[in-house]
Amino acid sequence: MNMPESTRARTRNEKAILEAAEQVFARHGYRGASVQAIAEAAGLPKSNVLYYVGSKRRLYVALLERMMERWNAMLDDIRVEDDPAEVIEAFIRSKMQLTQTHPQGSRLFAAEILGGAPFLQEYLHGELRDWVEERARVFRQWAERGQMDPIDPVWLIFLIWSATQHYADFEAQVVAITDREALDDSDYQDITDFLCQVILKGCGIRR
Amino acid sequence: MNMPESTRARTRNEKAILEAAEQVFARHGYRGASVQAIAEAAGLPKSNVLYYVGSKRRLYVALLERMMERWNAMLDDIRVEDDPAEVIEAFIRSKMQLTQTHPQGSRLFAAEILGGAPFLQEYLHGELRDWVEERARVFRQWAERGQMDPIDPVWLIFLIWSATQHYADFEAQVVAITDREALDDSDYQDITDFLCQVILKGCGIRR
DNA sequence: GTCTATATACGGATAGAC
DNA sequence: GTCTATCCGTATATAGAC
Repeated sequence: MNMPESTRARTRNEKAILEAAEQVFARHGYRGASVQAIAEAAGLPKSNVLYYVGSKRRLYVALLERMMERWNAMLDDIRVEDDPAEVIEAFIRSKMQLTQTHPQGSRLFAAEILGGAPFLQEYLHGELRDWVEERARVFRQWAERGQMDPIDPVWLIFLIWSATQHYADFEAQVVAITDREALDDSDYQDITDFLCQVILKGCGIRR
Repeated sequence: MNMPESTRARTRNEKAILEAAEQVFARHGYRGASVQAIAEAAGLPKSNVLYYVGSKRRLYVALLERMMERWNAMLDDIRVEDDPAEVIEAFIRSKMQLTQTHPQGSRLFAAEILGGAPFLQEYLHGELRDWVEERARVFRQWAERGQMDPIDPVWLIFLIWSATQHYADFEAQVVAITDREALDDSDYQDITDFLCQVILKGCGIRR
């Protein structure tokens, strides 16, 4: 609250730049995005943007990292003793919430993967792969105990990711086909309920 | 078989350009793709590419149209009298086959939608929307007859699209996490079987 | 901190030699 | 038909005035 004007200006500008950049990178990918377009979206001259962030590349990496942090904040540990229905429903709901609250970030991530994930190879092969393996192990144990059907846990995780991610990445298609201007809270509620119902039932998980 | 060398050269070059362009546009989006990069991937000088295709824009539109044709070739009509299990399983399988046989085209389409679908607004609001509505009507009738659960048919169609599309668009993530070099035929078989099983069961469709 | 001006490279597209 | 050379706009990035 008690800070010099210059500091507040810096904070405000940096925030505007990050938001603008996320939008432009999401829309056009790393190469297709121009610093000029980001600057215009942020309401600043191009040189100021570069002054604040150093380079286009650094800005892009910072945005990816911010998105990975949001992602990680969502990922709780699970144990074999947990209830499958509760865990998987919570998984679907939190993933869907990430899609709803950060659609630009979701699209930024999608564009990065679509381009072959040049900046995320390490993350995908490391942290994320470990996280998937860990979950998969628990899912298999649940299947052995007869708490769910014996399906491949990795395909299930991809199913949940893709089905939720879709409403950010393909938003333009979704709104065109459903003839809406945008999806609202109640749409997201409906979709989330639909996905929980179909996926739990489809995997033979009783709730 | 009996054509002048120049004609054969033209055919060969045009094919090389289309393939190269699909790859580059898929990876970097419309703005991020450069004619230079396409030319290099096709093994031709930049000017020759522009000589053949006229402009970057025309090339991009031609590729989108080719992809829409592939898509349309896949879409049969359905009737209320048809068997839900057969129809939806065939739907999942043909969509998955499109993903497998034309991953670059799928990614090109994804990049276009991710960027707000500037070139596909008409198609999405027209043809495609009508196609979805038509299917949705039949699905609702099946639900009324008790042949499937009373779910929202549009969310079901999006579920099938997203779950299949994922293996083209997020291929880089899939191969990183599953520690493969690429998905092979038997992987695609497994995934398709998995999706048919979970989605049919999840929607209460008996087979 | 903020802007203008500029350096240097690369973008799409075309003219013209062969 | 095919390539080289070139036009002109825009790209990222920086230098320097204020």
